[in-house]
Amino acid sequence: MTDAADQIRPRRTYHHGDLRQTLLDAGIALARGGGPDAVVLREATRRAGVVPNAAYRHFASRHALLQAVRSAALAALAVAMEKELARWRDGGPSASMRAFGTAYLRFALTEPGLFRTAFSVPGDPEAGGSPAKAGRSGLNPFQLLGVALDRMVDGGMLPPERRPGAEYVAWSAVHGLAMLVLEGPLRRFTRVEARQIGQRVLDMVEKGL
Amino acid sequence: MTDAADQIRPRRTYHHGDLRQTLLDAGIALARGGGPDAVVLREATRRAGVVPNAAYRHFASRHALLQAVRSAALAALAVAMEKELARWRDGGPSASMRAFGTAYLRFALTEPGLFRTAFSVPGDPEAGGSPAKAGRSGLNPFQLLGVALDRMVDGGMLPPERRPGAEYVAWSAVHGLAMLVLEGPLRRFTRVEARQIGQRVLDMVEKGL
DNA sequence: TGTACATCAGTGAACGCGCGTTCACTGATGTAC
DNA sequence: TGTACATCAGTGAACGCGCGTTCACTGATGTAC
Repeated sequence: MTDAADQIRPRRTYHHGDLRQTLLDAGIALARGGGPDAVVLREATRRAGVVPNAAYRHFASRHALLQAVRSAALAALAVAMEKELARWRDGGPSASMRAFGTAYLRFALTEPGLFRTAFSVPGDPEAGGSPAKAGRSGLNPFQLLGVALDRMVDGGMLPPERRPGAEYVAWSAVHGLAMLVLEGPLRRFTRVEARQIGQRVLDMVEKGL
Repeated sequence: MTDAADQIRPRRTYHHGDLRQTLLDAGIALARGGGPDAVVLREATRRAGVVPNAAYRHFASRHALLQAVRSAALAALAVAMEKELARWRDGGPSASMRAFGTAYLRFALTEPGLFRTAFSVPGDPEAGGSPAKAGRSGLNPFQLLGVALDRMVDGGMLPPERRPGAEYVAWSAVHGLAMLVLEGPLRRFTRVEARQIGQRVLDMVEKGL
């Protein structure tokens, strides 16, 4: 995320150079630490070594900053999923779906703040919108799941007539586990336990879809 | 929710009578409207017609009030589930599980604020804890799901060796859909669409568990 | 039945805090001639 | 190559807001004798 030193030591120049990106990075760091509520405009400017209102040259409001952070979080999730998908490329017909689930759960567990920010209230990750939401392939997480399910159909693991809307069903299972582990009744589970349940959830999706 | 008028017109008496309950009711109303963040101590006292610090006679802190509201929300969910379970009592072996899912999703859709509050960060709905978390049967939502799954085993729909931990798997699917519809990418779905996907999710759980 | 007094459940006033946002400004930069 | 000037990207100071919480208080209630 560019030059971290920018965020600490005082600048020599009057102009910052790339304040927008620096604020965004600071916002991402805040979200990483404490979820969407932690994305506080004044704190971001503080970390950027700049006066609070300077942010308004680059973001119309705190909300605009939060939305930008949200896009970045979504993109990070997409990237994580692409990586996992690439790794499982030569697996069986359900490999892609499992890769999706695995990457999704891992992201939720390792980046809880970003995960919660990505799915916090406003905005619409499914809608194309800004390209920043996508990974390298240009696909957002929802579209990547679609690709995975298409492969299951091709492999004969999913009857074509049940393909439409299957994203929502599969996503529900994986997302639910992530939420329950992050801030629900399964919060006290260890990583290992969470991953075991994750595998069972993916079994269920594979069989029950 | 006792006497709503208490919360509006000025009292005649110096002592309130049942301020604790009134504050709790106000907190529940706030949570209903805006989720956990909306449970604001000062606003609760305002609605109770009482000075802000009066709350400290009954709750140690804002957090304590929020926890009490959370317990109430969880209890409301448990009650909703018990009702639905009773209605499906004479159904097939998977009826209880479907009743659980149906009640859960309906509660999430009709009481989004309470639902989000029930599952907001701190505390542990699974642990027995305060009896207020349970419905009339004395069981909390997690235990009610356990009962439903036991019936599936009895009915031969779920192999006994897969029974342990099945709560987590089934819960994940239902909870995930609720979250995606409430504040995730499925937010724009209509109630009808959400319910249809809900049925598909329950199909998946039934077949895939 | 009446009085003294401890306890309880409110009031009144104030605190410090951090937030988002607005205003008028000034230093730095880039462009036209 | 040098100068005038518009534009851009920051500064400085302040705003009002609502929050949770603390303090010393007082009115109302219940209990002992």
